[in-house]
Amino acid sequence: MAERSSVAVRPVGRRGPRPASAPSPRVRSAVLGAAHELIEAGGFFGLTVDGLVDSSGVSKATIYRWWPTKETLALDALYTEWSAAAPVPRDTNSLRGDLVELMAPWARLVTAQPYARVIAALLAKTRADPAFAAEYRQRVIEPRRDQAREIFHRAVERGELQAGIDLEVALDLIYGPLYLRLLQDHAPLDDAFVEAAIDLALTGIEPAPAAG
Amino acid sequence: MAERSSVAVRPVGRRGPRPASAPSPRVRSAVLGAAHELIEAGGFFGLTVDGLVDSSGVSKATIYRWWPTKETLALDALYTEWSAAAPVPRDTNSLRGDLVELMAPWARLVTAQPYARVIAALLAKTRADPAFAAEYRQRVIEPRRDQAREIFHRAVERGELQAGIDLEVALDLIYGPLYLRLLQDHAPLDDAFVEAAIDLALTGIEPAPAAG
Amino acid sequence: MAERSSVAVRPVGRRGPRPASAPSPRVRSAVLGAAHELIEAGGFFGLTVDGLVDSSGVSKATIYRWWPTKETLALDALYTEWSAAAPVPRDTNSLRGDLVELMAPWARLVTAQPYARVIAALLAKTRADPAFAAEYRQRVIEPRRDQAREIFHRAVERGELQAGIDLEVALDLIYGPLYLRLLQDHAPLDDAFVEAAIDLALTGIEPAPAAG
Amino acid sequence: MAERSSVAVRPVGRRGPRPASAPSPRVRSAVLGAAHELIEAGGFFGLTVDGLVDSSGVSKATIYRWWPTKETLALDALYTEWSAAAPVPRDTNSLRGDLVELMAPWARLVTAQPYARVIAALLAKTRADPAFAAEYRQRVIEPRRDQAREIFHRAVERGELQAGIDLEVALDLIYGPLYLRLLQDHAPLDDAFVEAAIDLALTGIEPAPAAG
DNA sequence: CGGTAATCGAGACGGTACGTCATGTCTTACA
DNA sequence: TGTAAGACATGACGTACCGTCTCGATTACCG
Repeated sequence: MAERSSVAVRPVGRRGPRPASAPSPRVRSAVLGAAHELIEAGGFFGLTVDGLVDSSGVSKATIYRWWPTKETLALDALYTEWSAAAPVPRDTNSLRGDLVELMAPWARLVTAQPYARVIAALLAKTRADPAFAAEYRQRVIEPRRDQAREIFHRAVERGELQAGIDLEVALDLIYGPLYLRLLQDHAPLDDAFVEAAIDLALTGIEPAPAAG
Repeated sequence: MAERSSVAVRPVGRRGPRPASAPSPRVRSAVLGAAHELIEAGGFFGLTVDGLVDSSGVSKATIYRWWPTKETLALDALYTEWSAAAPVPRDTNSLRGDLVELMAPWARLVTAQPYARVIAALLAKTRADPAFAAEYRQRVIEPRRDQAREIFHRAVERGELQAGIDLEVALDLIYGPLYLRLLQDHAPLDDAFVEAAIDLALTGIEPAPAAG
Repeated sequence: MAERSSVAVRPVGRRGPRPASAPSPRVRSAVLGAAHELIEAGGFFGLTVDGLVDSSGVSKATIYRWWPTKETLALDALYTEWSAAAPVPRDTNSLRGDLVELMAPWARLVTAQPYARVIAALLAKTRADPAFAAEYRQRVIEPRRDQAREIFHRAVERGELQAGIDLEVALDLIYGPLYLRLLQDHAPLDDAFVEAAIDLALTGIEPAPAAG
Repeated sequence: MAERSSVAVRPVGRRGPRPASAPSPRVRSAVLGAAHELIEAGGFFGLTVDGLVDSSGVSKATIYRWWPTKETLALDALYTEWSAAAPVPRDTNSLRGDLVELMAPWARLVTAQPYARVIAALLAKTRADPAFAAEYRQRVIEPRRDQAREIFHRAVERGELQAGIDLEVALDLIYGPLYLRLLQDHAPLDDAFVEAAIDLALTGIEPAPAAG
């Protein structure tokens, strides 16, 4: 259900030819597609509204009618891309397996293309614009955290995990290291790291002595 | 030792009237001070070169002579600020204690002022400009990681930790969650969280069964 | 007929929503008017684009959209001014009369305001920029020379002048002294001089002995 | 006798090692030579003070000590160049011959190098700076007019010319056309034109009927 | 089937900041 | 004391991108 990103829907009053509260599919796909290409070509920096006008054939006024800011648009492109590319994670019947199954494909997706730049730019925008931050949380952060929450719930049900754990901290312990490498790029974000980070998060840096 | 940001120092040999390869102290402190104020007032977005010119009394040409980009300047301001404000962490004789001692003051510093915005903006710049990324790693990331590396080394020496641990992953496990909250702001980055995250990272989400 | 300075007119055909390839009349008159005032106040030196922005209310981007350089703009202002102020010279039925009728008002116009500065600056620009030189010739020099050419043609038709004369040299002999005083300012460019110069050009410094 | 261009002389007080009210010959020739080269390479526009510093080895402070503005310096270079290159005109025992002898070499000199640009720029400066205008008149215009005045005087003495002629207008009639072509460049300033213009100025466009 | 109300393309425009460039002043140290 | 080195203020330049706006065309529903 594509609606005017981050802005309330329009009254559906039954008068006039068409209610119309979404960009035409043509416009939407032209803009998002062009945005995607521009981002791939030049990172988030390569995405300019004027450039979008040229390469999408859609006019500036139309773009601004549906996407209030460039970031909202990029967010939409990012979201669309992820939805299309991310496979539904399998249930591996183990916490570790489920987490790897969730994180590894995401890491591959996100490092294969200049999405680190986009995410970094969106986070920056987030810090300067609370309204956008809310939208970002709602459309990007929370859906992703929900996926991990679901996995943890299954682990509890399975008896693999105690119920008393602080779920939010656990989520941060899983996502944190991955995002850190994505954003700081001080070391590679590859499958090996994903597994190593998950393993270490599960067992702990300083595991309790295995007995007595 | 202030030198032209991101450029090697010059030999201090007594040749020529003045060594002069650094901004005059007057300029440096005026610019960095004004930058700091502007950032406090309006976040990274509030920092504009034109604004700096007005509020620092230093001319644009001079600013650009010493700081190639706004981000380099912000980095310099950030670094200066941290150096001045961060206390030297005490040695508490325990890994957990040392980590808390290191992280909690940083978290307080970084949340007390709009540094999240600055860091987010610098990270974004980092993704678009490899030269700046290198400088950022060298001046911000590595010094901070070194502090934690030192702590882990002490823990190994103390026998608290096995030597075989993958240090880099462990560092990410500590820093990751904190940066995630700083940047995504999905939940508070307070002392309680700092301690909880460190504890969970040390013991693990799914600790090995305490016996057999 | 205002068109984008130095660029060909567009067909006036009724195609597309708006012809629009010229500054809006509002912009054009605001900019040219402000330019005129700034020049009057401070000569060509007093004309700055930033100043224009302030005093015309038109944005810099818009100014640069229509006038590629400050000189082009000044040229436009000059041309507009001349077109508005210069009376159509009367036909006095004599070569001398026609020339005086053409030159004297121009001399008055050009000395009454700081146009000497503007012309000098435009000439200087002309020497450094061939493209601008071409435009200057086409819009300023040739139209003015055409006026005198017309006068000479009439004199030939009238039988006052032999047909064999080298017209271009004659034009230079008329315009040269006036421009020289305008630019060098070594002596006044007043009506008396205009008449004296024209008279001397017509009769010659060293007239042929009046007989035998 | 090179003195601080356009600025009062310094007291000649007999104290200190050297009175010094002129640049050292080394400085003078280095600066003027470099200026000449820069002008040849890039016209007046190519002459920048910073460039001069680089290519002359003379420091900026020293340059400004002796030449208050860039134009003064260019004027000095121009003057020096002319003095060195211009031959002393021969006395041909006829007004026409003398004038051609004076003007043709000058025209050749001035068209062979980008001096038109320099002169145009200096004239422009002249219109904006009265002090410089005075210096320009004194050092460039009047010396050149004096040469022609002398020629006219000889013609009067020789009986070739009536004494009653308005000398200043006559001078403008000779110089005007040449400068016009030099500055406007609407047609070549070559030997043929020099002679044609002088001839026409002498005999007149509309000569009195040769008899009766 | 014609009117009405929407989307849409085109692109001018104001605004803000950027980064560059050149001038001319000044300070410091050397010879 | 003349000079080299060079930092610095000043101020204009020209560019880039953003987001707003107006205009006319096209389109599609609805009565």
